[in-house]
Amino acid sequence: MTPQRPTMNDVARSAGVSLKTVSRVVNGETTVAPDLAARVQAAVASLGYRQHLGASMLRRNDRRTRTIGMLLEDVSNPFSAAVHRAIENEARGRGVQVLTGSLDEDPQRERDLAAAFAERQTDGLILAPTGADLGHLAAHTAMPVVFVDRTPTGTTGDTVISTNVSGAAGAVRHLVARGHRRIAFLGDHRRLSTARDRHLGYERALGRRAGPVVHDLHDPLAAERATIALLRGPEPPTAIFAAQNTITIGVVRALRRLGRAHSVALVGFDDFPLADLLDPPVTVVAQDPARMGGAAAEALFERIAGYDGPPREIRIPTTLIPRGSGEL
Amino acid sequence: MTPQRPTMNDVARSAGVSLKTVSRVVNGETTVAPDLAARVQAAVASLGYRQHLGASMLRRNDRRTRTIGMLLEDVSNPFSAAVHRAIENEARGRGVQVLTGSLDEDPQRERDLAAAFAERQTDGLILAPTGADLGHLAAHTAMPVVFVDRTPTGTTGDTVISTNVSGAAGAVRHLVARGHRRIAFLGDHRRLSTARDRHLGYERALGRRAGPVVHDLHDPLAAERATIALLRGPEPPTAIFAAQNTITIGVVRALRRLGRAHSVALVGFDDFPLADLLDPPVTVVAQDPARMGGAAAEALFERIAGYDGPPREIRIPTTLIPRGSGEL
DNA sequence: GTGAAAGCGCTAACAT
DNA sequence: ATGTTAGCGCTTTCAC
Repeated sequence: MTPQRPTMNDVARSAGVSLKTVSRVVNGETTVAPDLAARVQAAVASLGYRQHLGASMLRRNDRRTRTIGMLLEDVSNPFSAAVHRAIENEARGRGVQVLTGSLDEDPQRERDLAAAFAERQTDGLILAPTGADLGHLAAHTAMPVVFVDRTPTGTTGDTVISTNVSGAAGAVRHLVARGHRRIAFLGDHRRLSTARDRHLGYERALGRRAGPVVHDLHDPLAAERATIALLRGPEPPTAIFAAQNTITIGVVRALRRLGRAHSVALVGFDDFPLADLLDPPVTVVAQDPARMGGAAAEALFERIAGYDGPPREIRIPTTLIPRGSGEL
Repeated sequence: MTPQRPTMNDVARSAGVSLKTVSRVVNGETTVAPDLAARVQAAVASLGYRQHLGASMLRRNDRRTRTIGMLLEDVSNPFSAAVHRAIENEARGRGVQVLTGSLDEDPQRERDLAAAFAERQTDGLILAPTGADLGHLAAHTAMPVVFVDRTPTGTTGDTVISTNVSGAAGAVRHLVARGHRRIAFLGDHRRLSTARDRHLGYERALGRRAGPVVHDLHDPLAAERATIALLRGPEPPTAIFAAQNTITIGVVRALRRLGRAHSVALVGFDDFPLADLLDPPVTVVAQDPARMGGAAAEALFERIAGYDGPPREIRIPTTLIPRGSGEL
């Protein structure tokens, strides 16, 4: 015996008008006589009527749910969380809500969640791809997709990425200019375009003089172990370029443990909170996740509005922030 | 001339069966002859058919959208982000998606977003209240609400909170046990139940000997300024209890600037990433945001499933983590 | 300016 | 086991 939520019909009966008149008032059409409109408003207020957006969109011509989907690596990591917030900010002004999901680098979840969003008729999707083939997205023709942080595999679309190659090259050149010759690269899964691009920048900066390279690190612990192994190895590097923020943190922990924080230089890709309060403060190539999320959302809303040009690549510049660890 | 998304009718025609048979197959009912089912599956696959969840829920008896809403202070702050992730994890196993929003302490946004979610027929809502009156939630009778992090004003419901009073009291007693007698309290907006409760714990631990108290700080900068003012004041505290993580960070910055990081003790409420890598490492009363989010989601899904008991208060214990700054 | 009828894509209830 | 009819809450179309 729950009190049923009132429908337009209830409002119409209560106001003594036709259903259609209520619909007109609720949708702000101006072709309703003022007195009728007032009666309808009163009935809406007294019954606590709220439009049923699902039913409305079902019949409507534009078929918009005013909802978009967002799939990132992990909503709880600072980079993803900042992107998320920026997307929300763009959506807010448009009265659009955001469905979110974390992929944890799992292509299966990527497929399932994209499908779950499509079943819910989200107007569009912003996706940080896991690196797996995205051919399955073609099934959801009504849902434009914009990629963020990483370039897609097996499909195309507007893509918002950092200037990974030049940013990484700049970081490494910064170390070279400080006299370092043996500079290690610690990187994320090679499957990811970000890891590949940052490695490419590293190689461009060093050429044949490239130092030890460790790939496929993905959490601080793995990075910490890799760092320790490198520094205890036969030809220890004098500087380290960490291609991702979780890796940077692992390297910091390792240098601390070995008491080498002030003797081995470090530059990390992607800034992180409190990097300036560590000892030494950590030099980073900062990305601009807020701008990335904002640009991705803007591009998506253009697509939703019907823009039909060729796929665009939007490159967000990175900034080297020298704080100390890279200037030893 | 977009290729229209196929409907059940298209599938039925293509498979040579009735619409209802397709519905049965799609919904996994077992009362369909194997050969017909196979034909339907084939047609579904070849047309790329996907169920329209909105239309389905409109007609269905249970009227579930398999979507919940989540409104936190700011999805990009680490505490909210961890709660978010835990909620997502609970939802994931149930095939439920999560709509998210940031309130920025704005009661207007709280009202608007709750209404926007209700219009979208979310099955329930998890809310970290801004502190304003929540009487408006009564309008959305079909949407159960569970509160997280803060207790609600003007309404009741299941609430998941940290043991704020005892956690704060424990932190302050920890400082007292180290010999501190002049202990300052730096807190968030008094409107918030968390700020009030932590202040209460502080007072319980100190009684009449309570030190200087500063309320209504909300960002690191305000906390930094307040700390500097206190330490330059007539009777500077020997220890500081920071009642929130953004405040803690502001205090750390202030102590650094004044060169007092090793002479003024600090305990913060709520842990934060890299607290252990600062100098000195920051002693905190850690909350368990993951457990809070998980408990809130569990409670909500029980309500959605029809549980109708009285409002529950679920208290998640805090843990004092001595790292150095509180043991000077 | 207002309303009646049709129907969006789907499932419930009731046949057969 | 399969199909038919009605209708969820709403907007469209078209008549008045």
